[in-house]
Amino acid sequence: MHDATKGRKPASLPGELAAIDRHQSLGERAYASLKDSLIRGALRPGTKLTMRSVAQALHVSTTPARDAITRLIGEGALVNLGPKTVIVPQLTLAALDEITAIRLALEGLAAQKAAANVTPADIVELERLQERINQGLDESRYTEVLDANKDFHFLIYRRSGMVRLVIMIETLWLQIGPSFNDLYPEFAQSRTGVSNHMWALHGLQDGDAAAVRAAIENDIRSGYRHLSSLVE
Amino acid sequence: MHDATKGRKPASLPGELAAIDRHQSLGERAYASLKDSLIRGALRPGTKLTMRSVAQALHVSTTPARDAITRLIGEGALVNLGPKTVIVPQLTLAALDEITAIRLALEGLAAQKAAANVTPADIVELERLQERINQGLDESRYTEVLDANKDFHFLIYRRSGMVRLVIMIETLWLQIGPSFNDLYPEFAQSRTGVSNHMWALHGLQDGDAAAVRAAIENDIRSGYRHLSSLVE
DNA sequence: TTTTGGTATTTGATGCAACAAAAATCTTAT
DNA sequence: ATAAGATTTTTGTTGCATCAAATACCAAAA
Repeated sequence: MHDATKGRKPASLPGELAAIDRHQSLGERAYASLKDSLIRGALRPGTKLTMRSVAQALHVSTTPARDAITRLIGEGALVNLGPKTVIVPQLTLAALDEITAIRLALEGLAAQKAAANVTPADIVELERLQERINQGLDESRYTEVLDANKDFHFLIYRRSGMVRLVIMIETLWLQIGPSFNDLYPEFAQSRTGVSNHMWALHGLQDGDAAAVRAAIENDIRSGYRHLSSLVE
Repeated sequence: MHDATKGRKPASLPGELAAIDRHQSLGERAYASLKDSLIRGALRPGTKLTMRSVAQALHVSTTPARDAITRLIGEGALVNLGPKTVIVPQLTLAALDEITAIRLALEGLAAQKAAANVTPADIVELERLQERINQGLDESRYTEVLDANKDFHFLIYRRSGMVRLVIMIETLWLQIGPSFNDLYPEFAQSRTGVSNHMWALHGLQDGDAAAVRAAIENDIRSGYRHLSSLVE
């Protein structure tokens, strides 16, 4: 007859009902899918995207594909090479410089704020992620390293409690993601990232906001050095 | 907004051609129009937007209207109250806190970077804008004040030379814009903003990056105090 | 009056077709 | 060969119809 989960909520209810999973439109799913591919580096710089090809790849019509592409262009994750040509942008040194400066400001802020909110459970999870990174490094499984590294950073950032901030950081990663792939192999050798992560971890445990911020900033600068040598 | 060169360039050309005005799709124009209304405070918090109503108001079909609304939701300038209800969001204190923290980081960075790039012509333009602000304050023309204030800030930010940074700052202003309208009258009385602007101007003239940053940060904090008392 | 339940209307999502414009391809002249 | 021109193909844009779902409305009951 009628479902309890639809319509406006009753006047009172003994307990809080579980939130219904958000209705996700095809456009939103297409966006999330493309975004994920981009941030993971599945789409290399220079790759050309057309609405029809994306639509076909995602088994949807052009409308949701258009939604996703338009949105990604707005975020700078895709660029118009011509009026009818969108590609995954090649990272230039100027762009990297700018993105790094913003990353230092934003991720530094997030890291700093996170220090007051991390729980022991978070620390455990971060240590687990670091372990995944170490193993991935040992076994040369760079995709795994990249994934775990991303999770490590964003777990911290999410603990800042600042939703908007995390989203903005995500758009930044979106822009360097495609070039990250070319980064590894060599980067793996020098495990500079590892010690930065350890410092961050210790700062988090001590509730030392400044230390956490410094560690993350170091990590970002370290990544910059490697990426910049790759861009020239 | 985007790059100006379109098409492939001929084999050789004596000089750089003037940029052709970029083909702007209806969707993009709808987006720009809505964005402008939002940032200017023409749309009050709580205003409900439907694709059909926006389409009708802008004399286009639902497709460009949809583009604009979807994009604005993605940027946080509009929110889904329900699955089929989008409104101009009411600014909460938590949101204001977060946005202010990010503004301090981002606008502070932009102001700081701008110090090295401003030209004497920029200074003149900034003084002219400040004059417009003062006059608007005298004559209680708050719309004028808001506009000139925005132009004052963004002229500085643009001189940071960081395109992405300016765009991100814009999305921040987009979120507080609708509530700015309610701010004035009272805010106009205490002209705290004026002295901050003067400090920024002097810092810009002296090339004192730290001073410029401090002035802008002060301005942001000052705005925060007034806005927060309004939100409760 | 306030709340509930049912009905009617409006809404966003989606696919699709037509069209003008751009990109790619092929041709020809130098 | 190379570059310019002509062609064919592909592309984004836009409007619109359809449909399930959400919202607004209204009447009846408490």
